[in-house]
Amino acid sequence: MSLDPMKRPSGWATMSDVAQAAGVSLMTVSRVYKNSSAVSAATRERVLAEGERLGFVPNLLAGNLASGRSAMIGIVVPSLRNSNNASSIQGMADCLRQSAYQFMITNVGYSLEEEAAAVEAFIRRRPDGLVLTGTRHSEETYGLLRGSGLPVVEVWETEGPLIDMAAGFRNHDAGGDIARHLIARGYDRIGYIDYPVPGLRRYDARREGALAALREAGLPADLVVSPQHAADAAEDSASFRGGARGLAQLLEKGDVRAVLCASDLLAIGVIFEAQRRGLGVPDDLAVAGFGDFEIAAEIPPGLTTIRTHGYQMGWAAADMLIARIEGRPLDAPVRDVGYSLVSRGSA
Amino acid sequence: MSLDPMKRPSGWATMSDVAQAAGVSLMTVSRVYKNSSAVSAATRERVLAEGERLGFVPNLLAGNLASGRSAMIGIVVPSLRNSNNASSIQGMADCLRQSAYQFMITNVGYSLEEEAAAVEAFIRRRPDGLVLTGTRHSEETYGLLRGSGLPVVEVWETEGPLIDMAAGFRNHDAGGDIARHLIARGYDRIGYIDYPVPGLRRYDARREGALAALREAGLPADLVVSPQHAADAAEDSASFRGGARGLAQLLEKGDVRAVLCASDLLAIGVIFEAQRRGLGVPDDLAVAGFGDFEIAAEIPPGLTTIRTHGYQMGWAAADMLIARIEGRPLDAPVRDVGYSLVSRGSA
DNA sequence: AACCTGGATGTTAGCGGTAACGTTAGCGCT
DNA sequence: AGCGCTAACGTTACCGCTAACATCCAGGTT
Repeated sequence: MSLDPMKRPSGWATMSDVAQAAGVSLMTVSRVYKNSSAVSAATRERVLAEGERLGFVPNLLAGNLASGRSAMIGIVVPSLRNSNNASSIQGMADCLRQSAYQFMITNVGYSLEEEAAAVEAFIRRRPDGLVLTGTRHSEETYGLLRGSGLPVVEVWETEGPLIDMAAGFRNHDAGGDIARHLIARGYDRIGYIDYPVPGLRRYDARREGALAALREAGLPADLVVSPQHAADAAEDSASFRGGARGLAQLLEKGDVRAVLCASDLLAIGVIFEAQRRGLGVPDDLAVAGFGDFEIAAEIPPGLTTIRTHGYQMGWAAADMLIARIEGRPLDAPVRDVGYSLVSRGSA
Repeated sequence: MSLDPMKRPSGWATMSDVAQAAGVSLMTVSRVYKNSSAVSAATRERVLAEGERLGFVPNLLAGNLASGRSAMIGIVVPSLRNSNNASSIQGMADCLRQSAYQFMITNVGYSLEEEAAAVEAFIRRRPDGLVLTGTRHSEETYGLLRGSGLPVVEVWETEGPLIDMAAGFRNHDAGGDIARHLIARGYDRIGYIDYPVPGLRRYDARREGALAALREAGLPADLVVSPQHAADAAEDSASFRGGARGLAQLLEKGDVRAVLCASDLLAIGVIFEAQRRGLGVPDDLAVAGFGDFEIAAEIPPGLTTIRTHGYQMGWAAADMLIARIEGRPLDAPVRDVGYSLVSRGSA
């Protein structure tokens, strides 16, 4: 055994070094750093002191390899730019930190192929669990997850077949509620500006919920636009600019007195475009969003919207994941964190 | 050697399993999955086929332990909610992906203690490099980094003593430029709404640059407020609401014709508050921001601001880190990605 | 005195890969 | 034929840690 830590390939002090310096066995050092209780206070002190002196930092790669647990989870999100899921990531981060887990995060746009690649890349590092966004995945992803047997939580949707667990809310109901809110206020010609990325269940559900409510009230349900623009990445259309374009498209389609948007960003864009066109909100045009981003409360006259509980959702997702990892029983594999309608000046 | 993969503790097929199935040695399988060239095409095919059949996914924990390299880097950011550094994260992510690196990310608020804890947590996983935000760190952090000998890039600031490398821009110059822009437009009583988190070099530099320009022009440089609010987390004050509060404070301080803000979020908040107070922008009040977030271009009448090149900065940071990790020579340890003044309707 | 107990510590055998070096066979060259 | 050379593969010795089991010893029981 090499006695000189400087001669080690890694350059790091190892548990052996600490053990030797403290005059105890390797295993005792391991116990100290794992906070295992079966070490006397005196020994623990001595080991920690020597560890500190040698600048010892435990190597989790080795520990994980030996123990088969990594205390790490992987998170797959569409985008890191989106402040929408930033809250949910924050919720996960806070919950995970509390339980001494770390996480890796990868953004995959809205591509199922990239998602599959990300999942495989994660699995190579043998995480203890995974969080995926949405409930639509490629066959390859399903195969990898099946093969891994890893705990998985899907977030933001509870619609669709689930892999394992999910945290989210009923997008269909939320879409219906916000539509009924406008209907109750007496608006009749109500348009809908959709999220410009096709095939996402949560946005489909929002739209269908809203349109169903319109139909039920005997109102036209065909004033729907999706402000996609060839020049932009799909994601860039899900934004202020997209909302502005959406309003323009809607006004071309015919007379519109109110606009429902699949996202607050779109709704804010609509308000800006209305300002530019000299339309008063809500007098000439009522606007409602989805998400209750910070700006919704701040922009005059206040944006009526659906508040999603992203932070709580993230926390719930992490909590379920940890419970499953640590073998604790789960009350239910799906956690509905709900939503709430926030009525402000815009509608 | 256990021949039954199902009996393995991990449940995963290993290289040995693949080697046995393909009738080659362990080392050949390793070479195939590392894309090492010294394997014949026929053998490679056979190994990959067997690997696929067995659902083999290489265990990087083991590989990293043996090789001493992890192909992973750690990123420390103040907040994940801030879309400001979301761009820079995206830049890093894209650059890292290209070079087959993964990253872990941790948010630490503006606490130097949490930062130190995050750095240690990263080091336990033996990353190949680290990215830190800002150039102010605790002694503990410095000690850990010195001991690790890891490549480190600091981002968003180039002011202050550097650990190793940095990517950012001259905040002092940018602050001066935006102030001079307002001065050139004839505004005299110019207020400054600061970032409500004390002790961050980049915001100090922005403010000092701006105030220096005001003094140089013989204008009052004491109309400075920091919209901190006891009820909020510091971070929550760095936002629309903070901007609204800042304008209120500024107007109490005296007559103000123009407002410089340390962040676009604050500036947008100022515009909203001006709207609520019936003040026209820019006729009654000119406003300038910092960051050029998407909303700056969309909000009427357009926000004059400093565009920071977050994405390029993130890319540059990752690029430098990888160069250092892979032993390629670096042209310079500090990369200045610059900034640009964007003049719109608000000032 | 012999026995049991249980907390504190040590020993052994891996976890699943990779680096470094060793071996083999086929080929061209003198 | 004998030699060296190289591509293609195999062997061995770890990387730094933990699970599982073994050991030791003080103190209480019977």
